[in-house]
Amino acid sequence: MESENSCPAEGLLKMLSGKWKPQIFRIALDGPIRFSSLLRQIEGSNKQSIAVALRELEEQGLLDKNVVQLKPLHIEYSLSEKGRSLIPVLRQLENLS
Amino acid sequence: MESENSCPAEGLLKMLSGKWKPQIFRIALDGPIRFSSLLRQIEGSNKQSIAVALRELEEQGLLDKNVVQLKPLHIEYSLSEKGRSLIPVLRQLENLS
DNA sequence: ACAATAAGTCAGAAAAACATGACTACCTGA
DNA sequence: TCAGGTAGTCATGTTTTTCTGACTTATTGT
Repeated sequence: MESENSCPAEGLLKMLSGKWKPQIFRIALDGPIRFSSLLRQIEGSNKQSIAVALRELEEQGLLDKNVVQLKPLHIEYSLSEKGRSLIPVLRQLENLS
Repeated sequence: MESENSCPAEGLLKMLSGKWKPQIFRIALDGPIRFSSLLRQIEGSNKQSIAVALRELEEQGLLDKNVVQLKPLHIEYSLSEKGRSLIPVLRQLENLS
């Protein structure tokens, strides 16, 4: 046992904690994202960290992972319902402070 | 230079990042808080971390620090205006997921 | 005067997060 | 068949965060 989470927002804050998750989430707002293109567009990042971040974002249910059966046959991550539900919260965060 | 913050919510997420800040913030919602009582009520915490968290929360302008010139003469931290402005955002976070 | 409480600081150790480079496995175009 | 892209994993090393215990300064209760 690790939790007994007395703070309800804590888990949700953790969803986007970490060095790259906020940026990844942000890019995902504009449409489905892919491992290798994230790696290229997020400079300073690295395979391992992006892989872990994507895995965790998926585990937390913010992103949906799915294999695209097309030409190059690749994997796409896109905002889940839960992920989209975070958008207004983040918008609110932006307009304050 | 370290920033070039391309993600607008990122800085604000960082305000409450760290192992103890969410809990401290939460306790502060119920009224002014003090170093030593936090130490007692947040189990698993330690002096150093609480001290650092309080300092940072104050630097970020979420908490106001002030010396109370009363009987035991102590220091109190209470939610600042900016701190209070975060409340609705956190409430929104709670009701989703 | 003495012990306790309050609010810390500091150095060092331990743990967690992050980065690097090598490697896999599969598919595709030339 | 061979090079290159895509999507990773793995072991290892570095960096950042967090924890521990010793120490400090000022105030208070007895």
